[in-house]
Amino acid sequence: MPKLRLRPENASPPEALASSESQLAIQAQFIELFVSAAGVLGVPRSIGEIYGVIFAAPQPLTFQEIVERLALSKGSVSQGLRALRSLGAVRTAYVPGDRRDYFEPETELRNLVAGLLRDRINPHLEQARDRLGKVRQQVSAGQGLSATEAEVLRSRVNKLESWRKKGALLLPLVAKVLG
Amino acid sequence: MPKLRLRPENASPPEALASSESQLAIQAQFIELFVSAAGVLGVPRSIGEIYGVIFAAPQPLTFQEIVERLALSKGSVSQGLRALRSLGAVRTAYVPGDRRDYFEPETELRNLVAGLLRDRINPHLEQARDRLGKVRQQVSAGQGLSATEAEVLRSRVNKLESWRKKGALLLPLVAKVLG
DNA sequence: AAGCTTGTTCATTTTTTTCTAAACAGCTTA
DNA sequence: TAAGCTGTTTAGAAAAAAATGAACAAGCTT
Repeated sequence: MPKLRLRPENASPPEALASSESQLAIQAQFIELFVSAAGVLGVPRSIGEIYGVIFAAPQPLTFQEIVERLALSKGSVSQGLRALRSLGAVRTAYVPGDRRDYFEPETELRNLVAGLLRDRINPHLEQARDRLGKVRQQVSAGQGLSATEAEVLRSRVNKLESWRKKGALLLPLVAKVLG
Repeated sequence: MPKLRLRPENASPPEALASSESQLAIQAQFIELFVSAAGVLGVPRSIGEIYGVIFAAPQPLTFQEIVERLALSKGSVSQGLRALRSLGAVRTAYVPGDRRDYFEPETELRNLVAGLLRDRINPHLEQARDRLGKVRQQVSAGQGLSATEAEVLRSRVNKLESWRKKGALLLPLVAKVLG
């Protein structure tokens, strides 16, 4: 016997502003764009979908609306939103008298890129700096290499160091151009 | 009965310059660095290993040497080297009188980045431009949206367009700074 | 307190990506 | 031509990543 439901399927839920066909088509286009971007950035497809559907919405969306429009599980949407908030790519909007979270997109490229740099690039750059120091040590201490081999290895370490410096130089420049 | 071998395992192969312990340790450090970079870039770990072992070698390496030092299958090494060559991250070096391929690293950051932009970023940027045009069309033609909704959507499309422009502006700048 | 609603967590399943191993193709030399 | 290298291709195995769904927590409302 099916469980009693206080709000059966055929009743209108509060927010169900029936999206027009053209709005759905537009939404789908936006989503495609961000799914493709997610591919480039190496983040899960669902995260691209979630950002896309929020970006494509004229008003902030609730959690439930995102789940329904994308046909994703609550779990995926919850995780995806957490990642997007940590990147600063979506914010929650407060709606008085409503307990639910509403989500709206960060649309400033500068801020989006800053989030990516902070969360994904910088940690690796720092780790690289430490490792590089270790390699340099080992190369200088290295026994059992001919003089010319040692010379090549030293120059390789120097190359890496110069990459790192250029990278460190580049990041602020990127931020500036996008600002 | 084992197949007859003209060059049994216990005979020295031509190139087997026994690597010293310290050289192995240095190699391992370099490889770690590039494996970590592979993670950031979203390429397979094995590709990071292969570039790393080539970068760490004072002389160009043969296919077989790469397979042995990394304990990867021939198939993985073959695929990895193909990807790296297509990016312009490794080159083949010619050794007179030797039929085998020798591989050496591209060490100019500028060229490495150029390869990444060419193979991974540019195609997506072009695709994005086309899709963006499509979205813009749909938004202008869009029926069934309130005036304010249509306005928000138009401004979102404009945002995307401005991102694309900034991106297109940025790429040459990156190339210049790294050069 | 009991029962809703809203959203999170996490063990499991599903899907995708990566790796391997074996067959094979093209050369080269015997 | 046969036999040996060198490397490529690809079907399938293995591993990794992502998505699901069910249990759970926290806060309302009655």
